[in-house]
Amino acid sequence: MTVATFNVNSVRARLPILVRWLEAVRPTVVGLQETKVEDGKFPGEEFERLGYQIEIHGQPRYNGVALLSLAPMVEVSTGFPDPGWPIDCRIIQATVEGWTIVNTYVPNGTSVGSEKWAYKMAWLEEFSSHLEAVLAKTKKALWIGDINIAPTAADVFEPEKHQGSVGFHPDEHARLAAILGEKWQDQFRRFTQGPGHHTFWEFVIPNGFKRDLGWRIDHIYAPAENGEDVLECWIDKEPRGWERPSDHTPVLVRIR
DNA sequence: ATGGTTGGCATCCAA
Repeated sequence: MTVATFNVNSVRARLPILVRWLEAVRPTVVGLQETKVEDGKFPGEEFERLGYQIEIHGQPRYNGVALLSLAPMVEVSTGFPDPGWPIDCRIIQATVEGWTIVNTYVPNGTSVGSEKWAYKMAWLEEFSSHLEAVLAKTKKALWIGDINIAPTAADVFEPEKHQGSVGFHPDEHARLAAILGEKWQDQFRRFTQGPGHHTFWEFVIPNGFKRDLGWRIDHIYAPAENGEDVLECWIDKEPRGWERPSDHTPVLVRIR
């Protein structure tokens, strides 16, 4: 089966692109981020018409995640197990054909040292325990989503310029490394090396996509000891070039 | 040094 992650930057604004892309690619499971819509207004029928079941976790205006699946989803849950956490909508997970898929929209962080930056750091620490608990239950797991961190200099344009800025900061790298340890592998980097493989191009940079001034911040991770089950991982740049695109483009894996 | 764009929704905030 194929599993995809796609930050759509509003599921309603992206419907034409999403429908076109789903019809063309037909991934078994898709994790969406930044749906930007409360559950009552989620355009579920559009996906059900294409044969997808939906699980949604949304709020007005900001954040919001969802899972679309051609196969039944079981053990669906949202958020952190700790109810003390703020309930902004950033995590949804489900098990499909034996694979537990954790779909996240990691906080952006806004600016280094800000309140939102502190939230990103705390969120990553909390997520670390969460993902550890997932792995304790099953090795057939994927962590997918908008991670909002470029792991290495090869994952951002002009890395010298971005050193220490949001998305490419040592504190983010330390927390990501703590989550991954030796246990989780960045699937894209198992197959493809070098710079210039981006998943996100800011709208604010004139012709940023054409000039390929982007970041690789959307990732798919799998347990190292299950690495051989992931047969392929690639970035689909096509929808980023279509009319009225998201600022992100999908990443996919084919798994055994 | 700064600005540039997009989306939701309210006339600004977040990215």
